[in-house]
Amino acid sequence: MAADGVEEVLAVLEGRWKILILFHLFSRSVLRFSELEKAIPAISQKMLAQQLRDLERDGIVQRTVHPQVPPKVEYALTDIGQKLCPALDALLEWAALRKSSLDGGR
Amino acid sequence: MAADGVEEVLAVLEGRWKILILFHLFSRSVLRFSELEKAIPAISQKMLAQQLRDLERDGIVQRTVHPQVPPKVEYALTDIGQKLCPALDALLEWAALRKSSLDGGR
DNA sequence: CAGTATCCCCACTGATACTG
DNA sequence: CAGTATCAGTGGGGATACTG
Repeated sequence: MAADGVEEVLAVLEGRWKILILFHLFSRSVLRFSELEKAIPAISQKMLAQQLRDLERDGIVQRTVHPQVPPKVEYALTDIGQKLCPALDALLEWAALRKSSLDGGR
Repeated sequence: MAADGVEEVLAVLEGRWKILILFHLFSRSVLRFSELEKAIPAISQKMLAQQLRDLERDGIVQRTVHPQVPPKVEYALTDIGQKLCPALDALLEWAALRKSSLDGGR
């Protein structure tokens, strides 16, 4: 059954911030740690670092360290990460659909 | 920004079991409470009931009580719930893609 | 059959402080 | 700048028992 696939996706995308992080990487393509912090004000450094590590471990984001002082680290989607975009888009489309049906229905 | 949409989706689909439940309703169309229990052995009654209430409250699943003894309650996707299917499919496709790229890559 | 009601735990998350 | 270390709290979720 395809339920295995569901579990896979769930395991990889679970976590309060991952989809939000992916969304920002999706629309801006390359972001530094501090830029992600600014983009998602509610997230703590610890959580940002942790979720980025998870996403990196799962092969969804690419972490690039530029050997400089001060340090510069950039995050971008990997190839397979890019391919998540259509699915995230479908989710957003559905959200829009739902919102309009909610408004139209009253 | 479309980030609002992300938050919406997150709020509605959050919870360890919702997407799994939706997947089963998606493939079987109508299921009784006990059928969902069998389909998702790892879920507890409490969680199943709770997540179904959430999904019902958010207008994604339709709960139908048949006045009988013993009780019979059926769950199905609403109209807007049905429209989530393409997005879930995209997620599953991505999972398959990812799995094959993982296998092929070694 | 289809749920509630209770109790309880620990994993996720946050806040703060520190560092290469 | 880009993290790690440490401590502490909360509530999401599990186990069990009970009910219309």
